[in-house]
Amino acid sequence: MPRSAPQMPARLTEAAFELFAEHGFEAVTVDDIATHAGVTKGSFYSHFQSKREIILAACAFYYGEYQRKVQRAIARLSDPHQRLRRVLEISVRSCVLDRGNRVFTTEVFALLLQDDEVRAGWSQFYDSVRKMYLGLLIAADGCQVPAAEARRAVDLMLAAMEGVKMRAAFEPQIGSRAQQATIVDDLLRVLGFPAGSRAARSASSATPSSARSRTRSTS
Amino acid sequence: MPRSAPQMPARLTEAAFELFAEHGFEAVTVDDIATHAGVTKGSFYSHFQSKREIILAACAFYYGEYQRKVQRAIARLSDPHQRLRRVLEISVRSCVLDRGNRVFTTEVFALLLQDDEVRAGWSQFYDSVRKMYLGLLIAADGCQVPAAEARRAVDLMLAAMEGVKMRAAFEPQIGSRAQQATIVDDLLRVLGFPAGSRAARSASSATPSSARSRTRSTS
DNA sequence: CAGATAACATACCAATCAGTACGCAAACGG
DNA sequence: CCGTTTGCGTACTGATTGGTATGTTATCTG
Repeated sequence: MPRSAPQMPARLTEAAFELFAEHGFEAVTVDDIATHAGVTKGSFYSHFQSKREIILAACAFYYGEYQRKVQRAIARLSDPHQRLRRVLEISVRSCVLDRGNRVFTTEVFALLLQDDEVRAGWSQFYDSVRKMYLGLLIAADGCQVPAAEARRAVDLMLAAMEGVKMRAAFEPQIGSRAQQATIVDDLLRVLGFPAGSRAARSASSATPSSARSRTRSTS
Repeated sequence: MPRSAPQMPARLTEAAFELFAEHGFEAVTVDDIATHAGVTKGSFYSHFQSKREIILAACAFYYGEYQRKVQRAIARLSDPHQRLRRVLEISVRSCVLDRGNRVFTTEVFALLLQDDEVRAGWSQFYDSVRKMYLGLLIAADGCQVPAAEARRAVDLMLAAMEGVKMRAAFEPQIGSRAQQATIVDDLLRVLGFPAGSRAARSASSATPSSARSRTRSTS
């Protein structure tokens, strides 16, 4: 049925993402992708010029999915603390608990060491995530802390989240759903919210500011 | 020159590690490894049975090198705070600043998602690193904190270190030598040493205990 | 010195896989 | 209704590469 396949690129991209998230880039052939999408290799090459091109498309798909998930999760929340915690929960669930996403991003990391375009794409995605968290943190924080320090805290928290994801790959038990809250608490602590703080508990919606009490005490 | 090559496996392993650390596992062929070690593929297969086998050998080589570096660095230090900080410095330099090690471990991460033996090896290595940090932390800490909490802090710190390494792959500037001290400070903060604390500064050798002051204040 | 043995090289095989050439058939334009 | 366009399938090629089969040479043993 010619003259009618505007959804074909998207279908191939999604099929590719699913396979990549299961087996990695190298282990998946163009034939596999085409078959998984219900077509053949010849058709594949009438929509994408190379395997590399659909890898880039799969990356863009992943970035979009993450941002869509986050936006939907906080669309109806107005309390800044709730919003921050909710985004952390979503991110942990998506990055740490979901094996497919773990495999996919790990493959992206390996690839971006060799491919400038992949690196640039990830860097841009990471920038947008950082900006988002920075906004959430400043909103939840009541602007108590200089922007430079907030940014450093966000960077450290994002690093910790990446690291937790890595660990989940070889210690699956930390990816259990029971651990999710613990991980979120840890990340909030890295962001400057002390462990005992109720500031960002999803239940409360009050406690407008002074939620954080960064420790500067020395020995 | 037969009957005389007990160093050949080690030479091949080191050659393989160097190439893997530059180009990744898939991009390096057995021919490349053999050539880099000054022999041919036929010789390679008289020392290793498969490409996978030398990848495992290269992993073991990496683990050994890291532990050797750490041991040498703290052999002459007796102050617990100095020891902890020194190990962090060495780890950051080795993991974050060294591109080769970054590439290699990233490849290992990608591979351990598909290979149980690689996963088991890395898991064991990671365990030994965690135990080491736990010992260093408890020593530097004067046993102020329950072991479970110390372990959680170590896990979070190690996660943050992994994440910083990942970021260094696509934001090379954070891997600059100038940033090294900042990263170490951040990691110490995650471990529970407040930012202003001089407890673990490499200069001082006093301040035996009460270096940490975990915040439990709430909003 | 002779035979065994182990390190190493040469040449090859077989499988995999990205990418291509080409043909067919269905929808569109005129 | 006819020709063009376009999506898609079939069949192929060419290059790569892990692994092997088969020497060849030098050292060791007796």
